[in-house]
Amino acid sequence: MRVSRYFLPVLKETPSDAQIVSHRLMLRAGMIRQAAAGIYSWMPLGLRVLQRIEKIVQEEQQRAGHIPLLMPTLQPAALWRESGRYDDYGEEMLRIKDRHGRDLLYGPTNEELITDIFRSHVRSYRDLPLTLYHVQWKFRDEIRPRFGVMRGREFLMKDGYNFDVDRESALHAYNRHMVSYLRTYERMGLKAIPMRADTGPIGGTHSHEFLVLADTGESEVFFDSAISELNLGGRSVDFNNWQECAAIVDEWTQPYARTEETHDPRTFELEVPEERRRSSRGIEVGQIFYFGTKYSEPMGATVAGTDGTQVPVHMGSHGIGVSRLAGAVIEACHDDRGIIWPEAVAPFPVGIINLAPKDDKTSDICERIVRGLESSGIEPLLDDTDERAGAKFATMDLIGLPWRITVGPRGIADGYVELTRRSDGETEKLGPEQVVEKLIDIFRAAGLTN
RNA sequence: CGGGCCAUAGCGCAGUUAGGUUAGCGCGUUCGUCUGGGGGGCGAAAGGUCGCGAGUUCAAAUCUCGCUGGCCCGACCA
Repeated sequence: MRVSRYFLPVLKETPSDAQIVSHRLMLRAGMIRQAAAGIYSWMPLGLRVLQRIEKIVQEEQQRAGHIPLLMPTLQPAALWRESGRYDDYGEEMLRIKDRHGRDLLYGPTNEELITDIFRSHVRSYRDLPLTLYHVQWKFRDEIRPRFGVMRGREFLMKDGYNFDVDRESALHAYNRHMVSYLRTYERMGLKAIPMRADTGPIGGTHSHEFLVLADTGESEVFFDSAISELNLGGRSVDFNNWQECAAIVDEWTQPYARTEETHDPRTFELEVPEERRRSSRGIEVGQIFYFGTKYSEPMGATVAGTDGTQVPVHMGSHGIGVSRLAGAVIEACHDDRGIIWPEAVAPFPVGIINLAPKDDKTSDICERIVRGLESSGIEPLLDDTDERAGAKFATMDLIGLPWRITVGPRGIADGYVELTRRSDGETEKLGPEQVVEKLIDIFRAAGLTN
């Protein structure tokens, strides 16, 4: 993509409405534009990030054996009356009437719809286990939306629902989700810690929230520093293996890690040596629940068990805040010049700065680099505009692409271009062919190209 | 939902306390020119129903009332 033909409305000054760093940077980098309080348009650069995050979420869900579908944003009130939540949910639910006066609502979540789908099509324990999920826009009419996409009213969320024949298999589904969530966040370049959490209005007996540590997080969290050392690395996981999933869950839930709602200072001091006790702010980027038969019983979601009698299914639900993650990544990865995207979610993997677009030789080298990268499936963003060099550098730093290639007459005269890593500014001089080869190697090693 | 505050050019702001000719400034935009490796210099230009509606007044961006939208703190929340 060429900057001259792209739509990248960056701002030099910080809009006064934005308070936290991710909101400021998303506005300045031209990723989002507010349409109303807590409601945003996703501009081209922001959409690319959102889509890359969603793609990782989708791939990891499917790797764990979960089945995608797509439920609507508008839902009939009747189903919510059936579960009793139409009245319970309160003002946060956006209620709408259609032209016939029928009550609709803009879905804040989908337990009722999914349970309705399940009960009308699944009859036997033989159809289980089943986990259905979708990635869909939700609306919660927050009293006070803030922090940009981190706490918007409209937000994109992956929500999934597991149906199992009994408690044990539903708990395996719980474990399976925890492992797949750990993989999901790790692939995005994030450290997200599962913390024992309150089950809140969704109810149930088990729940963990996943928190990304960041100063601007909305919750206070307490944890054993040992948990931040853990990572899955490239470990391959058999998601059908109950013991294997349970072992990983044990590993990650043994160290103390709780949000303020469930935090118990005495246990904390008893279990965790003083030098490993940590407290921090955290951004919640996902939550998993096991709630048994809470919805299946009142809504009649039953299957025929092995002995032929009808039993209510055991369920759980699981969510990942896809749009919120775009903000959370920035909170975790930025400096005073702008965003520093992890390679896995960057809107473009590489930015190329042409310092002399009017110089044929320089432009020619840029074109060759672009073609070289594109032939390996790497799409760079080429700044071919007539801006000042300083402005181009500043914009490139702001939008935070992981790698920058600087092409100018000065270097070309000596046969090199410069490759700079955004995260630490490390720069090396390479020939135009070498820079392409080197990047291809890097992205291949990271599994981001073929 | 309690408390506080804001709305003037695309963005950031001044002007409102004490009403008074043609509403300014910086950045951005357009044109010209010099420049050309970290948001450059010079010169010119375009761009405003001062959020909307009533009212007070000889006169309203400025005072009063109502409305709409937005922000911050708290409670709440993926």
